[in-house]
Amino acid sequence: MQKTRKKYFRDQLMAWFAQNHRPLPWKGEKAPYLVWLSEVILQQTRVEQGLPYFERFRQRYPTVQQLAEAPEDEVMKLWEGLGYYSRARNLHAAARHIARKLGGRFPDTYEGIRQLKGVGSYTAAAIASFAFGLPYAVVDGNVFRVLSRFFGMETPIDTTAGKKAFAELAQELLDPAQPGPYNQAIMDFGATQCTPKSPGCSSCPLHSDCTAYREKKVEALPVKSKKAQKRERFFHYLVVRHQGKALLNKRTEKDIWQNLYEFPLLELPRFSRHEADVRNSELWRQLFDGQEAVIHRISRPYQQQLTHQKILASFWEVGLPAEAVLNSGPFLAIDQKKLGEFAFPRVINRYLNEAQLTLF
DNA sequence: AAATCGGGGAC
DNA sequence: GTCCCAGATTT
Repeated sequence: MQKTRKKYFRDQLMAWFAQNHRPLPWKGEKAPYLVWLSEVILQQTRVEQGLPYFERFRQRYPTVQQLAEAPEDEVMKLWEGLGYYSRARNLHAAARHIARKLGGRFPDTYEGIRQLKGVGSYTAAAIASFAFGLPYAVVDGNVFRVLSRFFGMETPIDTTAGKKAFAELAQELLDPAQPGPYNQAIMDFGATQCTPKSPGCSSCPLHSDCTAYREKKVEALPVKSKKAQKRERFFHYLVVRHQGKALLNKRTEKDIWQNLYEFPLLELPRFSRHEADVRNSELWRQLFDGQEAVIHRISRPYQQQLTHQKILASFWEVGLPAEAVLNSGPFLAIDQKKLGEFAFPRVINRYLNEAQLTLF
């Protein structure tokens, strides 16, 4: 590849950036903690979706020390609804590591930053360049798209070889004199000009030398080799309320929604609305053990799409005679009024919002 | 190398 | 419905 083409790409990109950058709260931010916070929130997350969460976290935890001191349930509650909850767990763990083991000093080298839980090559490069001005090129979804198109690279981006090739090219293109602005530029360009669907090629200042544009392959790039498979799961939640209390379970297994809360869950191989399927379960026996429990209502089915799973959930509202003694077993019996303090998956919050008027 | 981890918005 | 987003971690 000729040097001139790379120089052309870099120069045109920076010229575009001078006219088009999006003003965002973390732009030009130099405090490593806030750069880190914004980057973790934005992993696999659109700017518009992450922005309110960034403001919330920045307000609640202005410093890494304050984040480190927060209870984990509180951090999870603040993250509620954003998805990929391991990000919140890792963010919190890393904050405690910085506060306790690093004396509150944020690491200031790429390798040091990369060691933090939840920080991979992208996030380490972003923090290194934005907060410390270090010459590391970011490679995110935008960069894959922009480079694959402009340079006509058909290597699948979801392979080891593909990731390596794009990372090397990105690093060669980086302007070492201004790594931060360059990284901002290529991501802004990908997000607003060189978009996945119907990109603005006609008004693009780089189209005259863009391989994909010349060969009419823009919509076909980047190439991905794998496609996600989905499995269906059928959740039957027992909404048990008794004497002002409700039962909750904390999800601790290696599964979706780790460290979020839910009602006692009966997962079945298929979706059921038959009382017998629920009454004959081990969970039912464990909870009520021969007592006269009444199923007051079965909610409508609630569906939730995840990347690799489709969840179908129903909520079985169960009551006991006033004098009955509830055997909570491994579950938490919490005040119904405090339900709002716990972090739930979206599918449960959707149910709670609809049932709220009649139930809680 | 492949699988898995959410939720939402654009189409 | 499909795609994909300022990706990382586990197996």
